[in-house]
Amino acid sequence: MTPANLAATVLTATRAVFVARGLDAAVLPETTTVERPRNPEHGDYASTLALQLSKKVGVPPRELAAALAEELGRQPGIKSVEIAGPGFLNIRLDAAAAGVLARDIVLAGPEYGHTGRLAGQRINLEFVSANPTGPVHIGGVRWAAVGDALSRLLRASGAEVGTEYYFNDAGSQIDRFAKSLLAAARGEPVPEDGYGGAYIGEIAAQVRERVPDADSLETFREIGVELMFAEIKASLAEFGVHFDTYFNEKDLHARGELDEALERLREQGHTFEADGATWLRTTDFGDDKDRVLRKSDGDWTYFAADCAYYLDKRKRGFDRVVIMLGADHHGYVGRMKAMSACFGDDPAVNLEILIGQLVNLVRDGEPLRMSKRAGTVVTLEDFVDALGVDAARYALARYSSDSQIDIDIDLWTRATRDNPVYYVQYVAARTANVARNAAEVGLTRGEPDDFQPGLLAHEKENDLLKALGEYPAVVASAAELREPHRVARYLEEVAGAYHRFYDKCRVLPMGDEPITDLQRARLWLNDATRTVIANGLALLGVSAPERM
RNA sequence: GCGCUCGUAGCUCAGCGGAUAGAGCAGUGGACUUCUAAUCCACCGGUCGCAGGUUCGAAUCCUGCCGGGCGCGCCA
Repeated sequence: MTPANLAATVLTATRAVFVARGLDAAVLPETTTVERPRNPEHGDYASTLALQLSKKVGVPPRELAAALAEELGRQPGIKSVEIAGPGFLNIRLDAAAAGVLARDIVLAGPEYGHTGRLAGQRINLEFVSANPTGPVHIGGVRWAAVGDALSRLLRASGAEVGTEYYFNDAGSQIDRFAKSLLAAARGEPVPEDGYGGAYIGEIAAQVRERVPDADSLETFREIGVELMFAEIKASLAEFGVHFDTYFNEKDLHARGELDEALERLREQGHTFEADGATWLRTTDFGDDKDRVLRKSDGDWTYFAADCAYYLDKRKRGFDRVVIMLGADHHGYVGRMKAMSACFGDDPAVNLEILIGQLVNLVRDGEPLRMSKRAGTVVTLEDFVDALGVDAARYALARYSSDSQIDIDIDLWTRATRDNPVYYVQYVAARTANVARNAAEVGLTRGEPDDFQPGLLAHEKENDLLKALGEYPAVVASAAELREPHRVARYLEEVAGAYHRFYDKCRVLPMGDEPITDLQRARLWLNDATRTVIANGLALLGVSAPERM
């Protein structure tokens, strides 16, 4: 029995009690959940439904709980139901009812944990979006890991997802980049406001390799951007991140989408003219100040392009536009939300802006700021060079994006318990190893129908089963809350439960002992664990090694 | 000044209104003739920044302070 099944059973039993007692069934929720109490004395699962409903129907919580407990106790698979505290229902399952989960998980395989929770939603995810003026730096790195994990989570939850990288290869940043390249090629010093990392010299040299007599700004701009962007894509690819769409701001201008956006905003009545410029009255929707769309010199502002880009995404059918920004851009949230409202959208539904706090790479307690390539910032390549792809992705995805984090290079490259990614990956390797050894001695799971779930009655087996059962709910809530770190934390919990199971419950026969049904049942559990760990790591873009 | 965000064990961090607030590290003490100990077990460690409020119940929600980070252009 899965937690979801049990929750449904609780609700069914509650409905039966309501009917029997003539209570108003209209107050019953559509769905409910059961919790997994930390304290084993509180049962395998607990429901707070009696507490939630008692006031609504005017029945004292413990009295309502007693009625629910009696009805629930009659349901198949449930061993006992106790009332505790103000009206908690503490539920214990039959070992067999709990154990079948192992088989369900193995049979579901890579699909285990996938739900239709977000079915019908069309979600656009924009992240990284670094302009091709240098390597992807620290602000983009966190979102490369978290945004990519989020896209996998949302897809696993049934949403239709489009990932997107937005860039501008025609603006003044690019001018400075091109001027820096040209100066480097000519052996001149870095221009004022130019870019100074070592990569500038490398790219400049590559441009000269391709066009030996290159000496125009235009040549360096065109080829330099091409080379830089290819490099960004390559380092993202090495990191395991691919985008469905690379969106260039130039295309918005070329297609006249800024004019169109302005027209739409004007129709909605939120624009005005002042000081020779065209403004959007974002203060109508809570922004600090109104924003200029078209400057008095006739040029568009960057914000105008943001408006057009948002409209473009909406026109492409995305009902939820998610944009991931670094903390240094959080000042844009107000105007972006207001802009969405100005289009007539509901910013609470149609536009989500996620702000990721800053990341420091730390070595020996000192922040690592120097980069050979980019000069003063830490790049994606620095991360991968220092930690490797798996540890880098896991380290970035393991923490709430709301908190600033320090990533200790020494910790994340260690092969011990303190390194969470090794701790989790070691379970993947251990389960694979047990499966290999089992095959060698002729131990197989056997046919699904011959599986005897009731044999999985050991405390550590029960703990592991309960942990594995949480997986679908963890994935769904991580997707809904846009918080991939929940998956990582959960995997660490499963890893702990498996290591404790491994320590206490031997799967393989000793010496030439005959093979028993218990060992076969444990092999189901072993393989179910591997399924959950592999599925969860896949959501984070981290490998589940067969051996370590 | 205004806004966003964070403040939980010595350190790094979990905890989408539930029971006695958790994990790892650090510290102390244990477990390897093993299914690879890259593991496991025990002990130690807390005014959940402070003060109010909401309610059966608050680390969690609301308000005000205090402290850290970041941001407040007709820049891109």
